[in-house]
Amino acid sequence: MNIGEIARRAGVSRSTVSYALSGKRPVTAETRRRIQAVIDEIGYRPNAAARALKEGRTRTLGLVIPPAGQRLTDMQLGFVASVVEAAARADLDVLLSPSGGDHDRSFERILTGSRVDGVILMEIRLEDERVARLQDSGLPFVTIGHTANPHGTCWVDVDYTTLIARCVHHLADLGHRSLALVNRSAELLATGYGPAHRAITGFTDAVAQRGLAGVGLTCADEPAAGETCFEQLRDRHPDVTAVVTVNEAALPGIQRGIERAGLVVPRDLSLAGVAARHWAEDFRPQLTAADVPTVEMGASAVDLLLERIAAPDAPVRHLLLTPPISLRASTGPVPR
Amino acid sequence: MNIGEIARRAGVSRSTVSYALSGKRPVTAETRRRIQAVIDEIGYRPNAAARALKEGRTRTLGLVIPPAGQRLTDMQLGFVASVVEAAARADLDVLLSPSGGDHDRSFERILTGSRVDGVILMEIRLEDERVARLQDSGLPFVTIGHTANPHGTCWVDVDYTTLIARCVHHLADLGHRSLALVNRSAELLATGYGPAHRAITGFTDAVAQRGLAGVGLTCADEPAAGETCFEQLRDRHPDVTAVVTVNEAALPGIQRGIERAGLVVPRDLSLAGVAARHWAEDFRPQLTAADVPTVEMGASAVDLLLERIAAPDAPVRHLLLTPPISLRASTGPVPR
DNA sequence: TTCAACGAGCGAATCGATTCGACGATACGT
DNA sequence: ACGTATCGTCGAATCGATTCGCTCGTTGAA
Repeated sequence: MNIGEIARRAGVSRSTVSYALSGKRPVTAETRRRIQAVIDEIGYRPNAAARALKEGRTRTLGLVIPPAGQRLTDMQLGFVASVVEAAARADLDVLLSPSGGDHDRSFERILTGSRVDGVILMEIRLEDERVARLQDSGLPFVTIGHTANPHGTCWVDVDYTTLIARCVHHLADLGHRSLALVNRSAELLATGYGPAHRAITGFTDAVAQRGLAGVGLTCADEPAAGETCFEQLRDRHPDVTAVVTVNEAALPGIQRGIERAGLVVPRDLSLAGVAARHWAEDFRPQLTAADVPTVEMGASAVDLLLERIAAPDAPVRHLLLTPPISLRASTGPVPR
Repeated sequence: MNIGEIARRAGVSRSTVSYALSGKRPVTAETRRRIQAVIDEIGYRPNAAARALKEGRTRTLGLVIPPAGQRLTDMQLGFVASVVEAAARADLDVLLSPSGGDHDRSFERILTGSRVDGVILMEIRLEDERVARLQDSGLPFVTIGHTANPHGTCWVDVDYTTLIARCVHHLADLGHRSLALVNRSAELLATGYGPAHRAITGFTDAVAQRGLAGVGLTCADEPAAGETCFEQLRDRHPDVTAVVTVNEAALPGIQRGIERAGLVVPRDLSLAGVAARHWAEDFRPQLTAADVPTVEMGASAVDLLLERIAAPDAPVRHLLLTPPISLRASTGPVPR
C-alpha cells in the first residue's frame, strides 16, 4: 500500500498522487477523484518513516517523564495527560521517555536519533544536566519547571515561592504562630530539585516577614514516610499548629499520623499546601491548597514548543503562573 | 552528522561504516577504530526515520490510553508506567495515543502509518471496535483486558470474576449476609466494559452460592459520585453490612459518605475490592483488596507483544492472573 | 606454481514519500 | 498569428541507512 501502488491503480505518476493529497500543486478534479477512490478502496496512509526522512521532521514530540520506579504524583500525571492531549489536538504523536539517571539510553535515543521534533522535560532541578544536554543538542525543547538560570530556556512553571508564602500568610492570618514545612525528599533537595528549594525560600521569607516560628523538614515521597515525618514533628516541635506541604505523595501518611495522635484537622492542626486540584478535593478533609493548573500548563508547554520548533531563533519565552489558593476544609483558626 | 559524513572523515565507504556498527560483516580492527574515533568526536547516531524506512520496523511500540479528559485510575497509571519501563528495557520507544471514540485520528495514525511495530491496548470492552480494527489492520497487538471472545487475540488480564467472588466469600466468612457491589459507571457498563460485567458475574454467582442477599449499583468514576452512591445505598438498603467495589476512583467519596453517616469502617461496615496495591495501602483504613499486579502485567504485555512481532503467525497466548486478596484493615466481622 | 577460499572494502540498489524542473497543451493579450 | 502565461502532469533527484553483489589481495592447500 505505498504511493507507487496507488499511482499505478489510478493511472497517474507518484508525484501526482502526492500533489493530490497535499494540494501543493493543482490537480484536476477528475484525477483527484480517481486517486481518492483508489485510496478509499485499499486504505492507503503515507509511510511515516519515509515522510519523516524526506521532510526532515517527524510530527512527534518527546516527553521525558520520571522513571517508572517511582510513582508519579497526581500533578505529574496531570502534566503527562494534558501534554498528550494538547499534542493530539495538533495532530502530533508523543514519544515517552522514562529517564532518570543522566546516562539514560532512552533519553539519548530521543535526542540524538532525529526521532522527535522537540522535547518537553519535567521535574527540573536547579542545575539540570538534561537541560544542558538538550541545549547543546540543538533540539527545540520546553521545560515544565525551571533551572536556577532561567533566562536561556523556554519554560512553564508555577511560582512555588509565592504560593508557599501565601499559604504561610493565610495561616498567619488565622492566628498560627508556629509553622512547619514538609518538603519533598532529602534526595530531591540534595540534587537541587527546584520546587523543593523554592518552597524553602518562600516559607522562610514569609515566616520571617510575619515574625513566626518556622521549622522545615524533608520527607520521602510516600505515605509511610509522611507518617514517620509527622511523628518526628510532633515529638520535636509540639508547639507547631499548622503544616504547609508541597509533598502530595506523603500527605495520606501525614494525615494517618495526625489521626493516630488523636488529633483532628483543622480543629487541632491546620494543613495547607500546593497540589493538583482533584487531589486536594479528594483529600479528607478537603485540602486548602494552591491548585496547580496542570491542564493549562501542559497545553502551554506544547504551544511554546510548537512556536519554538517553527522559529528556533525567536527569543525564549517563559510562563510563570500563580494560581490562587482555594480555601477548603483543612485550615482553621489556631487552637487555644 | 549522517553516515556519509562519517565515511568521508574516516576515509571509508558508507557501507563499511554501517558494517562496522552492526557487525554483520567483518571489518578490520584498525578501520573500526578509525570509524569509532570519528563517531565519538562528532557524536553520530543513525537517523531513526531512514533506518525504519529501510528495515521496515520502527523499534517503537504504540500504547493506547484512555483519553486525557477522564482521569486515569492508579491501576491504569500503573499499566502505563510498567509498559513504558519494560519497553525501555528492551530499547524500544513508546508512542502514546489517547484515544476515546472510534474515529480517533491519533489511533488511526498509529495503526496505519507504519509508525509502530506493535500496539498495546488497554481498557478493553466486551465488544471492542478497536480490537476489530487492529485485527484486520494486521498489526501485532496485545490487550490488557480481554473481549467477550478471547480466543483470537493475545492478552493479559486479571480474573475479575474470581477476585470479586473471593471478596464475597471472605465477607461471607466474616458473617456478612447482605452485600452490595459498587461497580464502575453506568456508561462503562452500557458500552460493555469487561471488568464491570465480570464483576457482576462474580458477585452474583458467589452471592447465590452462599445464599446471601446482594445488590448491585453503578457509580461514576469519581469521588463525588461515590458519596451520592453510598447515600442511596444507605437509604434503600440499610441492611447492607459490606460493600465490594471495583471502582477505585469512587472510593474516597464512598468513605466520605460513610463518615458523614457517622459510621466507622470496619466496625459498622466492611469494605473490600480490587485495586492497585499502593492505592489499597494508602487508603484509610488500609483496604482489604485483591492487589492487581500492574508491574507484572505491563511487563508481560510487552513480552507477549515482542513475541508476536517476532512470530506473527505463532498461536496466540493469554495470561489470566488471579492475585491473592490481601487482608488489611477495611473488613471485619459483621456488626450485631 | 596454480587455484580455491576467504577477508576486507567498495559501489549501487533499495525502502517510500516529497519536490523541483521540464514539457505539452490550452488560453490570452497584442 | 505569434509569443507568453498558466495549468496539469510526469520523471528524476533526494532524504539517510542497510544490504547485496562484486572486486582485489592474501593465504593455504594441492
